[in-house]
Amino acid sequence: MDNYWAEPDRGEANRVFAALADPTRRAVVHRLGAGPGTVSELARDFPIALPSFMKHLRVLETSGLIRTRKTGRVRSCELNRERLALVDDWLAAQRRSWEAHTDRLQAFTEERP
Amino acid sequence: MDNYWAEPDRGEANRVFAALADPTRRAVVHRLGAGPGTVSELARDFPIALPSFMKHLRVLETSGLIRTRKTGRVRSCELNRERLALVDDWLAAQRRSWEAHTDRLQAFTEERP
DNA sequence: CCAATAGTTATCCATAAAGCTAAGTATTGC
DNA sequence: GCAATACTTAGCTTTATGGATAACTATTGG
Repeated sequence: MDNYWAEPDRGEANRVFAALADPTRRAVVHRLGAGPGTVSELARDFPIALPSFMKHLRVLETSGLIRTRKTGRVRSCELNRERLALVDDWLAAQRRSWEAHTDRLQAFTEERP
Repeated sequence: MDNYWAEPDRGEANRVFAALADPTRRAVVHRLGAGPGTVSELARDFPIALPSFMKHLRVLETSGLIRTRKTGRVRSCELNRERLALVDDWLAAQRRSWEAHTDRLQAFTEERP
């Protein structure tokens, strides 16, 4: 288990998973999959106040899942697919460890029938 | 965006993502990838009190990520890989929608060079 | 220039989350 | 049967999260 708690809250994966835990934020990620958008463009689809929505954007940004950039008075947001891949990687790691386990189990049962 | 907020907190995906948001719970999932274990066996690896740890197990169980079963005084836990696949599915859906978008974009740019 | 637009900051509030201790309930080994 | 084992339940505390409002700071478009 090699002391996982060494990362209290920093830790990339941690922030990414935490960001995806909220349905609003997952919806934003989904929406940004269809291309970039400005803050108010994105906010239109959600039944919450702008400042509340902005908080979600900030969480997404500090998690690295989105990147934003302000031009004039408009802030544009876009998805950062690499960060999403991080989740993929974690999943793959679980799968690998699971497979390794069943492999060992198989080897064992095959050795002594 | 078809009103995502119709699901306040029930909603399978929601609970799965929320469950994975905590590092302790992710570590448990990881550990269970190497095969089932009893509550105290699992708890040994973590620096928190047993009741606190049990809460995590309950969250994991109600999310469907693990299944548990009590035999005598011992409760055994095992990973439910299908639920983990749900995350995979979500990721795949994002990728699909992203690809669809870039495809349309490509088609457009190719049509009018 | 000035009004509308697009964010941003600052507070505040309610609830949920993660942790703890203490005490309780079954099971099991001797 | 009785002590140790293996959880469970109950209650409490602290902090984080998700939401709101009000007021503020740029940028435009006309």
